[in-house]
Amino acid sequence: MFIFRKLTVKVRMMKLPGTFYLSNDVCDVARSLLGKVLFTKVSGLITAGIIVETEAYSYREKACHAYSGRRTKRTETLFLEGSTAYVYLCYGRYYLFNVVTNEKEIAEAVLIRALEPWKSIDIMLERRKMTGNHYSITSGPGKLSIAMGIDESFNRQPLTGDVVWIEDRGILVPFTEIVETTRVGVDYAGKDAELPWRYYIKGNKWVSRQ
DNA sequence: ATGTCGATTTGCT
DNA sequence: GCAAATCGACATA
Repeated sequence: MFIFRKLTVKVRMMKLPGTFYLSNDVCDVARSLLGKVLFTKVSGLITAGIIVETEAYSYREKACHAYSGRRTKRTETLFLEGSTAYVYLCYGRYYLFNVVTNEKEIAEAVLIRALEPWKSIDIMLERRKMTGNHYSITSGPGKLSIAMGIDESFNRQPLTGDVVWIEDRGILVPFTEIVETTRVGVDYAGKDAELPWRYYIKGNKWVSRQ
């Protein structure tokens, strides 16, 4: 009887609470998100993927859009409270999905770079205009946004809502299975490009590049 | 397998 | 004008 109650409570607590994202250690959040499951609900269709690759960004380093507190129409989202989605247009072509972390006014975020498809893979394939099942379906930040139906309307969405959220489904990623390396495409950041703030699950087939 | 290139909006000089 | 938290098409080997 008591055991059943506990299980029921656990099942209902799968969605990560807003407090998860309030951490003042963006790299810790980036590592913790590996193995968690990202969900979106678009036109009533729910798709989900296991997060297998992330990158951390902070106002304290040059690769971040909000470096040294720079505020523009685009970066304003980064100054919102942790647990907010930050989606921006990259190269005028792809939407990149991030989760804002830390408290309000402290601009930090985790870029979700790759997913392992987990639910409604058929819908993801359709959105990607792919026929056969293939590892490239969500193996990159631009690709996963297309597969998950993420566009500019996701910017500023609360991760505690029912449009986009992240759940803990009990998938454990031991830290010995986490690879820490440099971030992709941030050469413009000079010395900060060398920070080992990219994290991915060792050997996972959906990682954007090994 | 590896390299080059273009698409297309935002932001900085 | 130019570079950018990217991707896929196409070329060459």
